[in-house]
Amino acid sequence: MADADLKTTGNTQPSQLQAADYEYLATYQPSNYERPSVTVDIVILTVSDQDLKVLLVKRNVPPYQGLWAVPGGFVGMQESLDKAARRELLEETGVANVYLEQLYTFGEPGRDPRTRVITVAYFALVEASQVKTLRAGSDAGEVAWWSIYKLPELAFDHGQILDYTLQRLRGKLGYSNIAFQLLPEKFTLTELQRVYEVILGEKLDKRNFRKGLSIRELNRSSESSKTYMLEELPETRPGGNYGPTKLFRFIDRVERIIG
Amino acid sequence: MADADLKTTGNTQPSQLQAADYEYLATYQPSNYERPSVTVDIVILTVSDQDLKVLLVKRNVPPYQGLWAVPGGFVGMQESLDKAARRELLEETGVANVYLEQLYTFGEPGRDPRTRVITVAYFALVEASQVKTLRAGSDAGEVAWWSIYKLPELAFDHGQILDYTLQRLRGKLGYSNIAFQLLPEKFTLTELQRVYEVILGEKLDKRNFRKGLSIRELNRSSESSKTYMLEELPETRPGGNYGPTKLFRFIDRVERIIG
DNA sequence: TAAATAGTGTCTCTAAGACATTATGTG
DNA sequence: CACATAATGTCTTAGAGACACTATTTA
Repeated sequence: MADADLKTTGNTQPSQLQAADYEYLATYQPSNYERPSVTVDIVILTVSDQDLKVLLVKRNVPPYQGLWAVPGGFVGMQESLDKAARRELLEETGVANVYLEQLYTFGEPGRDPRTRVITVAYFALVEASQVKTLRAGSDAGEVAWWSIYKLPELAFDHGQILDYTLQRLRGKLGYSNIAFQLLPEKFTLTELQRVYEVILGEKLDKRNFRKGLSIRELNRSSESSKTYMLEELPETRPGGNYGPTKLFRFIDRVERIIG
Repeated sequence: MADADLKTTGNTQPSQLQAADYEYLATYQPSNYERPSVTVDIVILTVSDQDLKVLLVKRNVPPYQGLWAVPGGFVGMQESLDKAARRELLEETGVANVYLEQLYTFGEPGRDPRTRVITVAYFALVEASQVKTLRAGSDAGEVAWWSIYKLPELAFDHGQILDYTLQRLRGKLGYSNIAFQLLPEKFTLTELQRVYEVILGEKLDKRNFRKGLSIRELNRSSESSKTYMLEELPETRPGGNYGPTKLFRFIDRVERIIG
């Protein structure tokens, strides 16, 4: 299980099948009951231009032709859900090794007018500069980043999927380090604050925001027992119309390399 | 969407299909690609005997014959996921109108040795006294409540599903009123505290626990502006080996009647 | 020298956690 | 009268939020 949010402790798959199972399986034939189609849809988010953006594709085939949709595709018969999500993500954006989390499974009959389609929705957080190319799938025309606060008309129940994504993301901001998935390796505290602000949709107080961060400062006599979230770097970034700004690094980036 | 945790604000299904869509749909034939089976599994939890219990069924057919499993079943082609979950819940326990929440979707190839099965896991919180009869499905023998802390050997990846359920439940205890789903209409503060304790797996301090509750007390001069969580009732329950104890009621039980 | 942004500390209020005694009813 | 449980308040500490000025650079 590669999902970032799913940390199990004990109990995994039982060690072995039993003798009776092997006899049974040798003669098992899948029944011919009608089955739904299963897809994954990926809400790909990034922060750029001081806004929270989502990658959408414009449908060039019915249904909902001309409307925008979250990229997605069918789950292969030998492919895990996480793998399918990563494959779609790679196909659309060319990025791998980014934060990916299963969001929710949407399965109302009628959500796709063609046939029964159950979709397992994921969301991915990518750093804007990692995305090299945007490629449209076969049933899509344009691909573009849209502000999640100013969306076009969306196909299927994708509006609901985006609503829920934002809800989940806001919730996790408070008790996780998820924001770092949207930043490059080195960043300023102002950039970090911007990420929080565009996700929460509100301005934050600069001093209070910085108080909440636990920072290992440079030249601070090494009391290395404490566990810090951020590390001050010796480098600075030349300012634009003002002075140089300190750069920081997230200390524990393990969450980034998942799946 | 009937899920308790999914509150969407704006964006729903687009108002109407377009003319082109109707033309397309008139000629649409579902493809014959192989499809996975989709099931729902329901983790049914209750608190009794000062323990957190989960309803399990003993499999009397392969695979994993003789092991215990979370009840579940196939999703009907015209049935929403939530409906399928409620149907299974009703079949096993005879209860309806209880708290139900989608947990996670498990879809590793090989999690079911027969064929590809993707399962949408739900969890339900039921009050012990509501459950009248326990009925086993066709592929199950016994049905029983097990302590989630002392489980038998489990079939499929159901150990993982239970791990994740407990993780989610513990998380939600902190920021929601979910515990009330496990209690009858009227209860004592000690009973409420027991629910928290068996879910968290630790003893809590009685005075601190009660401080955290916002209670509308009897005979407290009506400052009705505030919004309370609990209401003190004029009734008391005769004590066992001790004095009578005050009864309380959860004020906003709307969450109970979902789906 | 005006405009833009970086960087920094204090005070107040609230929430969380540690902690012990008295009262009541039953056997 | 021994036992089991109900009910109740204070103190300390930590975190959240409100709030304003100085320094630096460029145009």
